Amino acid sequence: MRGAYITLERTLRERVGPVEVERTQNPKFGDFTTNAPFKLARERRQPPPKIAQEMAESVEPHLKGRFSLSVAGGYINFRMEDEALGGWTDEVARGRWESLFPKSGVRILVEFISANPTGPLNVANARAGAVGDSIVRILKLLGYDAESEYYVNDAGMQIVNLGLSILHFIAPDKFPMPEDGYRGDYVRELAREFVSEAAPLLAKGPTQLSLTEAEEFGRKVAHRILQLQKETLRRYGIHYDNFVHESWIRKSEYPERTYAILRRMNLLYFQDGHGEISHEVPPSLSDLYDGGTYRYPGWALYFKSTLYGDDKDRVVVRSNGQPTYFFWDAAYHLYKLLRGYEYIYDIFGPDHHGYIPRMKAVMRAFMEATGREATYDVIIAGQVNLYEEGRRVRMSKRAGRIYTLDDLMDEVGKDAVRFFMLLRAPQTELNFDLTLAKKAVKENPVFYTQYAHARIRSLLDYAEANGAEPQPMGAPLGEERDVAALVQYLPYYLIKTVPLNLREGVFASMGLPSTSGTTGQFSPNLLVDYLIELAHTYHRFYQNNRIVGAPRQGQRLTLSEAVMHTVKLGLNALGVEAPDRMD
RNA sequence: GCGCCCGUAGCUCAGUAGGAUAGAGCGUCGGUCUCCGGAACCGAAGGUCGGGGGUUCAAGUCCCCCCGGGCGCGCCA
Repeated sequence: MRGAYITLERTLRERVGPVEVERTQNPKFGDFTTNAPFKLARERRQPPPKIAQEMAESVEPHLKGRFSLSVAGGYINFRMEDEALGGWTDEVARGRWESLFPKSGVRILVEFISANPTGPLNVANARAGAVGDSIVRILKLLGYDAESEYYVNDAGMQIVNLGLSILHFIAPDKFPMPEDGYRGDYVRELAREFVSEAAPLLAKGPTQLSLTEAEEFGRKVAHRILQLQKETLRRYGIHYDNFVHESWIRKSEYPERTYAILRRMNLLYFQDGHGEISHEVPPSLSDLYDGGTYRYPGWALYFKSTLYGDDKDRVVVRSNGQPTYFFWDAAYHLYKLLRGYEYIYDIFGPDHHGYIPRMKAVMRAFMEATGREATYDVIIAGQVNLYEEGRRVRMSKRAGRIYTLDDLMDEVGKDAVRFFMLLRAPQTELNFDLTLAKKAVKENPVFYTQYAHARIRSLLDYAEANGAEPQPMGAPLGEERDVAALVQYLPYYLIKTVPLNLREGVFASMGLPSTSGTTGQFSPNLLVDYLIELAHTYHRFYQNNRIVGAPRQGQRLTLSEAVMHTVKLGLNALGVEAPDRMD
């Protein structure tokens, strides 16, 4: 059972080709509409009304009994026939949204949050997490084989610093706090857990301690912090398919392969502090070193990312021989590419958009070199501002006032956090009203939407206790039609949530022609808006119409059930629960 | 200075390959309960879509310039 929208899309694509169908803005134009005749007018050298007329005639016989058509200027408007609408509603009421879209087998990887394992997850991570996880959930509903991934930066100087910070708190006199140390309360608390493990290092003292030893110790601490982060993630309702550790990437074959690819494509060169350039780059990464020492001190190794659209070339190995974060990240992305995904998405925080061009550059280089094609794109999760009692909650790391994701969930609950984080388009700035999120009133859209579900659950119990049973819908009457029609928009909004190329993929997986759209953004906020509207329409219907005891009680129970399933499916796609009661 | 995001009702925001009279929620004002959850519902007022040019049969949407706000511009991660 695929519902009205899919039926319509499918028929139009089969009969007249790939045209775009939209929900009408005004109900007087029917339920769905297309402006395809306008778009074809130039190419066909015919007036839009004429094209509309022809299209309508060719498609009408195939929609008989399900949609009535009307041509208005260059538009074709479609109205769901009431009997068909009733039939679709019956299906939904039986929970038949399950098989919405066929499995396409197309593999998609979405990486998100990937917070440094040096502290608790924060509010920005909460946004990226809500966006990333709901995108994965929605892609799965659309039939894609989507995976979520978390990259753990458990290597490098920050991990050394983490280890040294812990040592400092255990033995403040012996170990000074490093320059870029971690001072939060959580570090102080963690230090207590590591007292015995730190003993051998403490005995050595700061001067005898090697960088490697400090990093190894820091990694143990990082993995402990990761455990705590995973705890938070579970509470937040996010399940990851994969965790990939930077420490593993560093030891893997991918750094050498990255180097080899970039070198083979002539994308590497040395530059010293005076701007001298040398293109004599040794054949392998390990050739840069002799034992443990760098053979080109004073010379940094650059990647010609400008050849792929970046605004400057990027250092991959510093003049002291240390590869940069970017280099390891490139190696990690090579690993992603070689795993064979057709779409690879990264979700970055708002402070990382300057990083996008170089990632896209290196990915393009990889694709050229390996012949593997994938769509790589970055989604920015915008900044979050917290407000309480109308005032901005200032977060300052220095003052120790960091608002963690756990704090947020303690404050307003997991469902409210997730819902509010998805209220706006991913890349935009978001104002999070803590006071509102806590309220159990209609002004709070989470409660409002969940309440629709709980209200129906309660109604169905009442109906059962009073011997009222659902009946086939038939043709919906009066306000019933508004509700039934809105239920049918679910697939439309699910598809609207993903970029155009992925929408096309959904149609392609149904064997339908593609328009090869390539632009567009992920917009789970559209699904959020839809659910609020559906809840609103149902609340109105419920308010104005008696259900149990009314002449059409059986039909109205069916309609209510259909709404219940739809709200639940939608909320779950956002990672939000659909509770049976609101107490 | 350069780059990215943003500017739409008093507030927070939709408007996604340009398309029908620019929508919603909150707030404000005024209403609704003999009844299944009032944690709800209905109605009204409220707009030069930051400003100016341009492209188009058609611009909130595309292009150029300007104004305002946020973020980013390391051999940090």
